[in-house]
Amino acid sequence: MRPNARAALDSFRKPAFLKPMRDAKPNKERSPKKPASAERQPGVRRSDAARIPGASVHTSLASEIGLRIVRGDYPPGTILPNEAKWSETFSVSRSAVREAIKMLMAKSLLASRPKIGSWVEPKERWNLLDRDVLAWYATSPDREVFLKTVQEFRHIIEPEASAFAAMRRTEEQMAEISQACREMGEAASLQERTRADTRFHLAILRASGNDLLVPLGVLIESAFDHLFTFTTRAVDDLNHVQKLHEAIEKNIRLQRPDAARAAVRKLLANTDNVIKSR
Amino acid sequence: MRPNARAALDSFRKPAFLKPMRDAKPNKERSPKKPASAERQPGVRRSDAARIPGASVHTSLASEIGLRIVRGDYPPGTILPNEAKWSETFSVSRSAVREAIKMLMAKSLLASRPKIGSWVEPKERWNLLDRDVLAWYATSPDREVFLKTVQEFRHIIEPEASAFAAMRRTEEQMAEISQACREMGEAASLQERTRADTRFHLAILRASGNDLLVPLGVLIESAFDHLFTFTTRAVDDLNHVQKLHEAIEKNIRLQRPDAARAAVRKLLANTDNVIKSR
DNA sequence: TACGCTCTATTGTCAGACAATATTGCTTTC
DNA sequence: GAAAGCAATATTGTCTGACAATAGAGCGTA
Repeated sequence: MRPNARAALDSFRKPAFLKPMRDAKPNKERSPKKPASAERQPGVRRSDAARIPGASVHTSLASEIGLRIVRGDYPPGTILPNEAKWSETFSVSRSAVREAIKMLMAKSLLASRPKIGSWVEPKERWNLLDRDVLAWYATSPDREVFLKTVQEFRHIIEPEASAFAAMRRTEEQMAEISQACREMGEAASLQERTRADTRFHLAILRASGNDLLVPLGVLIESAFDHLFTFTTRAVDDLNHVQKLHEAIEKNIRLQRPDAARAAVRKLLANTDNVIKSR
Repeated sequence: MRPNARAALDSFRKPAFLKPMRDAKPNKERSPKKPASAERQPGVRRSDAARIPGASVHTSLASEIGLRIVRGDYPPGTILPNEAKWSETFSVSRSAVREAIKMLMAKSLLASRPKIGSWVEPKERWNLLDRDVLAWYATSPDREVFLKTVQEFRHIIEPEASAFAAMRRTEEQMAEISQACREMGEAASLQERTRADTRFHLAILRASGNDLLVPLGVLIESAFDHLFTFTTRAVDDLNHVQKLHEAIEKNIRLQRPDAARAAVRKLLANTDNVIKSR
């Protein structure tokens, strides 16, 4: 990687891509020990928000462009800057740009044709249930709406998933569910608790016996990530929530689909209240 | 593209990638008018199954590798052949291979690290709700199971989506739904009818007012694609199905969520029977 | 006006080089 | 002999520069 590529990727996070760029043309003498961050000009704001320290250039680039698209910088139908332009803007090679674009094409955010360029696909084609796209989508102007949408979706999915789990879970899957439930109760920190909570719900999806429900786990993960902000929960509330989870666990264990469904509905109603009361 | 690249892509469809390859090293004189298909050795079976005539090399490659992974040729955890190997196997450049792999990484089928290589991700991480992955998945050994899974999923999603649509549809969205319903009735061919049918269900998802439901349309499309085989339907059955659709349309129009939900359930039950009776 | 030609901008594909990385096995040391 | 550090090595990551294929745009001609 050219020494200042990552830096450029950072500094251009917010101010759009139109900014003039010093050092646009190749540095012939590949400088040995990157003084990149040292020689960054002071005026450029260095955003740490979407910084991905260990990530490769094309991955970072894909995140950057993907975020811009989802955010609405380039509305559907817009022709994006061409590959050479991106390459110049971020001081990365065209190959890196292409690999980034290929990733976005795989998520149906983009499509392209020779001589035309790359354009943003209509929103309906976006694969919103993709982990990355969802993450970009979640950074939208107001999280409130996003959270509401995800929560509504959970109401559709999770009760039925639990009912199926009650009917079809194997002993192994049951053990996973039970363990996650137990670990929720025993968790020392709230973060640890949230992780166990996530595992609990994902395990139920897996136990539902429908392969297509499993990928929806990303939604739950995303929901918990953003619900984590609503961290101000009283202890007795936590106890109550734990009881609700245990009720679900019990009804799946006893193979009572209807009761399991009802128990999940109760839990979701509780979560609704937590969100609403904010 | 090297003249015989596409041909190699084809001929290697089934026989795995271990086969010896003539013409592995670059042809210096870029031959002007590809005699590719002419000089293909007779023994190699040329599969037309997953042939994508207009597609680019990296897209075809991604389909080929993706299909193999989903099909189970490389179980999760397996380290794939390295980039150079793929490149040699299919007589394409390493860049093309990389772009293909990047696309599969974007779908969470793969991950990679330097010095290790690329490996197949655990199945739970696969984005099964992705259009391509779903298509590959649908070519699995027995379609029966796939169809059953999708149909079950529709039972979870569509009744609720319709209920929401009944509550929140705009006039424009209603018009879309009604038009699709009408065109179903007036369709001349069965294919035309199926297309209208698909549009009908997708329009309902859009009208539900929940952005996350829209991407699930790929499932419906896929279901109809594969249901299309069950094409032996009597005329009076078609009439009955049309009535069921009209009931849905009516209840959404009259903004009756519960009735809309019930109407969808009825339609799905009918579809269940069609599938079962095969 | 309609058709067809050329021009040209953009993605698609190729080739070859070097960098970064982390496993593997070797070597050293205790 | 075991543990720790070190070097060798295989693989992906990145860059560069070239040419091919494609299809829109503009022009000229019938």
